[in-house]
Amino acid sequence: MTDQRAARAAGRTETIMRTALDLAREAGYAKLSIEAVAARAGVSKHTIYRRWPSRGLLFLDAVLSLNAAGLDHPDTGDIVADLREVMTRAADLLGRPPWGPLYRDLIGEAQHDPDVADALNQRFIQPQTADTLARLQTAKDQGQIAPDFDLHLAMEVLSGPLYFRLLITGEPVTNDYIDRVLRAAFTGMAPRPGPT
Amino acid sequence: MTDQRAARAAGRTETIMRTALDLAREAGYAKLSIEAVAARAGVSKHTIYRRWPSRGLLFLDAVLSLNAAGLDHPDTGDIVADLREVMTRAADLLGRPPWGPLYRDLIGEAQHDPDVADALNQRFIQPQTADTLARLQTAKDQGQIAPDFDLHLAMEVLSGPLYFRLLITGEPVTNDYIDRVLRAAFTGMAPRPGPT
DNA sequence: TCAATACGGCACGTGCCGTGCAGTAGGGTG
DNA sequence: CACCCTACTGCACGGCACGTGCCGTATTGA
Repeated sequence: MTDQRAARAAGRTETIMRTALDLAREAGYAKLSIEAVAARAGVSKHTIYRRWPSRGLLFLDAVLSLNAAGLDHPDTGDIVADLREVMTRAADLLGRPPWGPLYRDLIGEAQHDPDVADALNQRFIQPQTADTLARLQTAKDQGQIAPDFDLHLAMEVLSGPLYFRLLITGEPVTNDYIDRVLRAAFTGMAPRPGPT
Repeated sequence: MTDQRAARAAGRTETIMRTALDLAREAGYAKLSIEAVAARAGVSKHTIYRRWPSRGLLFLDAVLSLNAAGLDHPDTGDIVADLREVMTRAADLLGRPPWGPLYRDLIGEAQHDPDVADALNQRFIQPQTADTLARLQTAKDQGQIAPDFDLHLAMEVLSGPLYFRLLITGEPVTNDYIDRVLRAAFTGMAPRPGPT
């Protein structure tokens, strides 16, 4: 059996990623170096370079390994409640210490490394988007969303403000803020002349 | 006159920033080094370090110097048209080559350098936000926006999707997309049972 | 004439990069 | 059992950029 070999290799891979996360949490991604990871993990640099072509992709793997739990959308029949649930979980996980700063660093790295950007998209953003779209489609079928509304746009209108706070202004993404974004996205900002 | 000295210094500062922009456009921000800027600008490293404490803040100054033209909001009386105008100009300037990639890099750098993040906020985001808020307030006074709508949230709902595309998915921010974001922000995604 | 200021040129020690090479430990195979 | 093979450690290397220090110089203003 070559399973033994594979198991050892997987164990080392795991160790390296966890060490990278530890170091990044302690000193920040800017201070994260392959040499430091190798030293602390008790591993040769070759062993890291054999698995990852760059610091950025190692870091990507390490951060995405946190998402094992996943951020799937529930379906209680109430689209607003379900969206709030997922947005709250996402904000708690990715918007706060200890993982918030690392997720920010990861997106920052994606801005100058196309490989990281592509991998982040394919392995996290797109699956997450697909799940959101599926839940939105169900809601639209049930008449909770205007029939002519582009659901991809809906996803962007909901996510955009959260990322704006996370990446640009640094303001915290609170539960209250999520509620207000949801209300704004559903009712719009135009004056409501109708009866109601 | 010490004006002579000041003029010479200002000239060098200008030269250094333009050289940094040139290098960043050619090889990307990742390849931008103080040494390279110094060499091409025909300047000693000291001369750069005397002006900027880090590569990130030099790059910030360089990129923000492009915005001399400004992105002020017009006021034609039609808030949607005016927002579209500014959003289009912003997308053209910051969302496309040659400056789009550099603006992305700048925001990326802000994710791991708090100094850059703070300076970007204070010197670009906040003034831009204030201008947007002023224009939105006028519109609200004229009844074009619901009286109870939080204008700061409005700004985030409008900007968020554009930044989401710029930084996360990399999809282009087209004029059509801006139109659709505006429509979504104003009318909302809830079904419209009303008359109309 | 003389001090002050800003600069260029040069060099230094440090840290990390990515790679190469030799030696080794462990399972897998005849 | 002896052999091979793969993955690994350890060490070393050249290269690059960092941030700083020192020295000589040119321009400015007292």
